[in-house]
Order: sequence, then structure tokens, then C-alpha cells
Amino acid sequence: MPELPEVETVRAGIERHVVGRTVATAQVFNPRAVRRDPAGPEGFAAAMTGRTLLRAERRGKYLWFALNEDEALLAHLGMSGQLLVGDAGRPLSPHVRARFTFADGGPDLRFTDQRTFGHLMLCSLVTPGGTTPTAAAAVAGPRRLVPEPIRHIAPDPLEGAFDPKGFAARLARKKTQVKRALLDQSLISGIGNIYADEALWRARLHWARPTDTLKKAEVSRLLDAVREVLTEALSAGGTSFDALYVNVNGESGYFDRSLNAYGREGEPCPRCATPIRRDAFMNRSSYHCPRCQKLVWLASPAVRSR
DNA sequence: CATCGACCCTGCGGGC
DNA sequence: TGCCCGCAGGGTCGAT
Repeated sequence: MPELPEVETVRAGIERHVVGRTVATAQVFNPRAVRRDPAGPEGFAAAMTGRTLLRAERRGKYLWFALNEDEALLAHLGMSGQLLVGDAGRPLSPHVRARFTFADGGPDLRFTDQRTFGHLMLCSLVTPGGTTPTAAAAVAGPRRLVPEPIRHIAPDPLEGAFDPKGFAARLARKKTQVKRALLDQSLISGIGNIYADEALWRARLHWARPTDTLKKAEVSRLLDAVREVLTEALSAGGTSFDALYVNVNGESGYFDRSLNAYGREGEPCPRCATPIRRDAFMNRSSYHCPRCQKLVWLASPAVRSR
């Protein structure tokens, strides 16, 4: 299930194998793959023909390839999407939703997606909106352009534009549980169910902890944990549970061997040996250690007086 | 405006 | 054996 580390692995693969090449033909085999593109399958294919992919960029779980100064090919892998580069003559597997061949006659690029939650679209590049520029962002220099459909997606914790103080301030104003907040891509992007559980385990926080009760030290512990989990997964090549996720060349990741909580119901917590517990959460699962990640906190005077 | 649940989709595996 | 159902899950949209 591609989260930030997996998507970054794909981005790096595209940068290496596809950037600088010019599209000779574009084919769409399943219209759902371009459902968010107003031009439709035929319009999308026609508009992609002759385009050169200039850069491979990423924010959170989104990828995009600049085509010029104000247009890009945007990609989201959803749950099962893959971007595969390989010999143009190899047979089409059943889940190939779109395919690009290149003018140099070299390897082609295929978007495969069993569960069809992913999509591709051609869109414009705009200055990111939604948030007031902070002093920290101003120091970071001119803001880079982002695809218009993902203006609302927050910077991810591994990019320079991410503002930890702003994140903490917004978190404190929310009336929700900390895991919901971690999965809110307009607050912080790139985190999915797996790395949310892993980061919470590392920070020793319960998934249901109300965000407005988190102390400053807990928020910074959580952010440190998020960065560590994502960085370690990235260096391992991303997580993979089955053949659904493979990198740009079809190579599986292997970080699942180092997961501490996710998917380990009943197994001993690596810290204290208490069996990991699975809770139902948002029509899915949440895994935590009932001993290391207790749902208790000391109320601040302000909270107590309410 | 903020929050939350339904829904989209397919394949797999458990239970009967 | 075969069917049904639950589960996996990111993002969008509509309801509250």
C-alpha cells in the first residue's frame, strides 16, 4: 500500500528511467484510470502525445511530472497502483490501465492498478494555496508550483516546506483523534494506515488520543517518530505485503519485516512483550501496544476548568 | 467551516 | 466444492 516511502521510491525510479524522454503514444485501457481528467480517455491520450516529461516530483503520496512551466502529468497510486518501466514488447498484464511509449524506442511506462483507486491526469501547475505563508516558509525561498488538483494537500514531513510549528498549532485546534489527524492529508501528507500505527507506537501514543490534549513534547515526539519511520522505510525501499506493490522496476520492498505494531495482532510488543492489540478504526484496523500506548493523559488546568 | 461516514474497486481467505 | 462475506484501504463527496 503505497505511502510516502513507496511513492518516493517510484518517483526516483521515474526520474532515472523516464525523465527527459518524449511520449510517442499514450493508451488508456480503463477509463477509470483517468476519471478525474475532464478531457476523458481519448482527450488525455491525445494531449499526452509528443510531451516530454521534464521532472519527477512528489508531495505526500502524489507524484507529478512537469511537461512545461505550467502543466504536469499527475499520478496517484491509490491502493494498488504501480508505475512499471520495462521492455516495450512484453505482454500486457491484465491490470495495465494505461501505457506510454517513447520516441526513443526504449522501455515503455505502464500504469497498472488492480483495485483502480489510483488515477492519472493532465493538469495545470499553480502556486500552493490554502495556508498563509509563514516566516519559516519565506526563509525557505519561493514556493514551488504544485498541481492544481492537489493544492489542498499539505507539505509532507520530509520536505522543506513542512512547518512543524504550524502543524502543532493546527493540531491543537482540532477536535479529533491523533490517528485521524495523521491520516488527514490536508494537515500533514504522506502518512497512511501503516506508518500512522508505526509512528504512534514509536511515540508511545494511543491512536484515540484527542489532539487538543497533546502536550508540546508529545507533538514533537510524534513528529520525530513520523520522520524516523518514513526515513527508515525509504532507505529499505518501501513496505510491501504482497505482490501488489513493486517499485518502478517491479522490485518488491521489504520493510514489512521491521514493522513493530502494524498487522501484528497477538504478537509480543518489541518493547515490553505485551501482545499487540487490534482495534476497529474507520472501517479498517488500528494496531497498538496496550501497555506502551495507554489512553491516559494529565489534564492541563485550562482543560480541567472547562 | 469542521468532522465523519459512505462509497469507489478487486482479490483473497475464512467459515459454513 | 463453492458461495458469501469480511477485509484490505486513500481520497472524495455529501450529510450533519
